[in-house]
Amino acid sequence: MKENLPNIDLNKVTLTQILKSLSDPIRLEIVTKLFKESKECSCAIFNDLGKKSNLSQHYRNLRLNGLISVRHSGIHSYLTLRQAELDHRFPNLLKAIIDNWHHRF
Amino acid sequence: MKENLPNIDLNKVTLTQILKSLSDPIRLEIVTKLFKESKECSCAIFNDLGKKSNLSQHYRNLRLNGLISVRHSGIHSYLTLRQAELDHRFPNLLKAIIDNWHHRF
DNA sequence: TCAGCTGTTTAGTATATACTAAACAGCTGA
DNA sequence: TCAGCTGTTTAGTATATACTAAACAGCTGA
Repeated sequence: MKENLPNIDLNKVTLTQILKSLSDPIRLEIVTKLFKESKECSCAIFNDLGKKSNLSQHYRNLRLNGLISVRHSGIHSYLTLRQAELDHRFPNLLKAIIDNWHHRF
Repeated sequence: MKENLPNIDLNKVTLTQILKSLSDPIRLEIVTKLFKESKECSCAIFNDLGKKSNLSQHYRNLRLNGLISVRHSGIHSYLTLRQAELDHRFPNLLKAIIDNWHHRF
C-alpha cells in the first residue's frame, strides 16, 4: 500500500513560491483544470500535457508548494486543488490568476 | 542624451511571464513599492535591495515583461509601474498579488 | 574641463529548472 | 502468479536564472 504523503503546511508557503510554481505553463494548466473540475482528478487526465515522468515532477512541485494534495489509491493517483486553504491564506490570488488564464500564451 | 526605451506591448505579455517576473523576491519588492508610492520613482530608493548591477538587471526584467516603464533624465532613471495597462490586460491580478505581499517570506 | 556620480552592460560563476530515458515500485485482472 | 498497467524516482543534460566584479556610458557641479 502506497503511503499518502502529508500535505504541506500552507502557513509555511510563501507568495513567491506560489507565483513561481504557477509561472510554469504546464503547472498552470494542471491547476486551472483542477479548478474548473472542482473535484479530485486522476492524473490520467493530464497525460496529454507531456511525458509521465515530467508530469510526475510537476505534481511533486505543486504538492511541495502547497497547491495540491495527492492521494494514492490502487494503481492511480488523484490530485486535489487545495482551493479553500489557498483562499484562506492568499485571498483572491488563485481566482485572479485563473481568471487570466486565457492570456497564458 | 540617453534614449528612453519604448514600452513593451502588453498584448504580447503572457500571464506566465508576469508570474515568473514577480516570483522573484526583489522584483516583487520593487513592484510593491512602486504600487504603494503610486508615482514615478527614482531607482535610488531601491538601492537597499542589493548591488546596483543586480538591481539594474531586475529593472530590465520588469521592463521586458511589461511591468514597468523606465524614463532616463539626466543622471537618474525613473521607474513607473504600468498599473492601469496591467489592470486592463490582467484584471485584478496585480492587486491580488500585492495584497498578499505580506506572505512573501 | 573633468572628477565623481548614477545606472547599464559584459563576462563569468554557481545554482535551479525543465526535460528525457530508463529503471523502478506497487497494484490488479486474467 | 505475473504481465501489464499507472505513476515515481534516478541519472543525466541543456538551458535559464540570480548574482558579483569590473568596465563602461552619460551626465553635471565645481
